[in-house]
Amino acid sequence: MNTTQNLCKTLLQNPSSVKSKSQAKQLHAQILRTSLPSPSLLSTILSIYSNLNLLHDSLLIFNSLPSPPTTLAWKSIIRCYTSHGLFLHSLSFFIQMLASGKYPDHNVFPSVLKSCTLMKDLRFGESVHGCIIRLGMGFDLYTCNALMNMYSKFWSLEEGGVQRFCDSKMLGGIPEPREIGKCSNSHDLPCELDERVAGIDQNGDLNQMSNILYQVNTYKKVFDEGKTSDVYSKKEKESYYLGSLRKVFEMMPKRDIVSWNTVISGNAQNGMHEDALMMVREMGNADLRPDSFTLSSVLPIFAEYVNLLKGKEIHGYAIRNGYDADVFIGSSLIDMYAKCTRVDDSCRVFYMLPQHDGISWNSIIAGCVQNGMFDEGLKFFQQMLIAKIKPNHVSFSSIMPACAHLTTLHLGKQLHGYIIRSRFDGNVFIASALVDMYAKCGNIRTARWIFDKMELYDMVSWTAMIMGYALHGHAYDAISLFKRMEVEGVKPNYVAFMAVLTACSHAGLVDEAWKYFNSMTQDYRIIPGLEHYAAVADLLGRVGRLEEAYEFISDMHIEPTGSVWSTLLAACRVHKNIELAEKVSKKLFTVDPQNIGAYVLLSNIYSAAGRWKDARKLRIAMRDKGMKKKPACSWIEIKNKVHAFVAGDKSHPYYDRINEALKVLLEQMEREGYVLDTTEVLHDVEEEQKRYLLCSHSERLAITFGIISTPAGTTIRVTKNLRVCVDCHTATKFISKIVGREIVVRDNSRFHHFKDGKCSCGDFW
DNA sequence: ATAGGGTTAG
Repeated sequence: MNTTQNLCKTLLQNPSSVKSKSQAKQLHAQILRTSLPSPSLLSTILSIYSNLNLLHDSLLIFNSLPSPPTTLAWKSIIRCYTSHGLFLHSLSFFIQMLASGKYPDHNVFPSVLKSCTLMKDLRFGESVHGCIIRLGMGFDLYTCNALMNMYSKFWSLEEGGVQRFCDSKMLGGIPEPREIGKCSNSHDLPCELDERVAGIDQNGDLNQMSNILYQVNTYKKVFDEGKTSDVYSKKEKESYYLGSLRKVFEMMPKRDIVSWNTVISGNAQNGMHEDALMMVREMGNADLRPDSFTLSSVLPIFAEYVNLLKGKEIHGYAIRNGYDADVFIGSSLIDMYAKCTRVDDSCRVFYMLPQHDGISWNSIIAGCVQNGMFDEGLKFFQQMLIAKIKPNHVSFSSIMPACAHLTTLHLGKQLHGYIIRSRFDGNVFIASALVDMYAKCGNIRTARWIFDKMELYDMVSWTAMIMGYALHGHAYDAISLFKRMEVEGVKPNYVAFMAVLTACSHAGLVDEAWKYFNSMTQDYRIIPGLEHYAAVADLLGRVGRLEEAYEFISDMHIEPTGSVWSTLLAACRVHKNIELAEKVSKKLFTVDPQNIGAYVLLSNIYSAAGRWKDARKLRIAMRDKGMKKKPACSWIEIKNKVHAFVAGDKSHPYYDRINEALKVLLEQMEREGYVLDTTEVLHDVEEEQKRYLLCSHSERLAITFGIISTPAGTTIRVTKNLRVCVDCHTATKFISKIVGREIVVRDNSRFHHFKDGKCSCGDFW
């Protein structure tokens, strides 16, 4: 007897005191040296390896054990598989353990239930629950906590989807529904199980095993009469899972903080916010104080309700209890402040955190982007890469809208490359964001190409594509996609109707627009919002039904904003209706007296009609109010460089060449039949001067620059910041015909495709 | 055994 042996003995009596891999190896070696270890001694070593999460070492021992393995050996290997994410193996070993005649005890169920939960295998999980009840483990604290976790996760699963792992490509094939209750009253495991399981390969079809276990453990009859869970409605599912969760919770003889946190987070994540908050209070009555887990379950509720006051209260509580350095709490706080539009506070919380993980980076990036701070979002994304945190699918879907809004196609393409290399291109969120980005950057064909390659569509991906077509004036493509979406059983929402109505308005489809507007309110019971009204009003204005548009806006059930009246005012300009324009402006100035655009528009309308006095009066009024119009500007991106032009701009280094080319172009255009429409010129000047003003429009400068600096045949993409200008529109059609190229002009988020002398919008701007 | 982040918006 020496000290080493004594040490070994103490360690073996208290296996959890072995804290490192090297210590465990030493102990193992020592035992092998002194004697031929017994199976139980080896099992103890195995449990030590398994506690340290050493799967490989655990398996080496397990495979060397004489058969049958001990309960401890089974338990250890099952736990180790689960914590390595090898759920199929874990469950397979659990079945084999039952088959070998060993009874599972209370500390094997948490691992098994975790595997069922993460594999989303509802049926297996419920069978295990049956097994637990039968073995009298229904009162074990840890087991019950794991059960509640399982039900809360199943409850959160997407609608239409109690998704079984065997539905996935991994195993293929959906099992036939089996009969329930073959060996109902037996308290013994049926002996034929042994033989049946023996034939199953370890890596094999758990589906088959699942069915065996399912038939064996039928104490808990879940759903009635062979109806599988997949056909249950959301409501039924909710009441069922909530019921199971609460039943387990209520039956527990003793509840700890984990039990409370599990039931609180389950309710919180499934929209039962009031219940969740009530339970936090109840928890206090049970003498348990909310911990960091409780807080990060509750914070998202206040983020969703945009309740800054309550959110701050929680922040205070977190600081007082020393939880403010916790990354979980930090991410929730960043998100909460961002949802309350307090991005500055989000940043403060972010910088206060001692370290950042992927999720806290994602939270701050999403916080910036969702609040329109795109450059800041991109900056954080860059810093994340510098910090060597690998962006995941959430990072990409958060950052992509920044590229879409900034129309930085080159950045979007770079990210797309990164996405493909990281194998995230199959993700619905990312694919939808990509569709949107390409559409907003003017590449509608690439957007469609990505859309067609998607394997699965949700409402957002349909909407992104429909909106893309709407913005590009491809109304019939938009409408046919909308119909396809409805046929495929996807229910359009508020945004989807915005998209289809925008498409109608862009192409002047009045009847279709009414059809969808009525379908929205009547079939889908969606209350029309400002955007829907704006789209319809805009449409009526575009096609010249101005009075009707005026009535429509006046009859809205919500107060029309300045922007709704503005669209009508713009239409009044196009259709040259001065009386109505004055009436509309009056309304506009009352709701939005600071609207510079309204003054400019009305003044332009007066100018176009030759009422220079009225126009001047308005300009003077603007000047007196200190309002200054920003000069309209157009820009074109060539070789990743942005070239901007304002009307009459001579500062571009190639100005002379541009001017030269423009002159030649104009001559050709006039030979083709183009006539300058000088009535649209807004200044009281000579005809020749008008001509000059029109031809030096920023848009024409930008297009001409595109023609001289890109190879023949390339599409020219220009972004302009002008209000609708009839002459520009006509001119661009001529230019497209002469140079034989497609010209894409983006104006106020709307794209016009000019080709062969025609425009995609059919002149319903 | 329990917790945090994501796509569409004239």
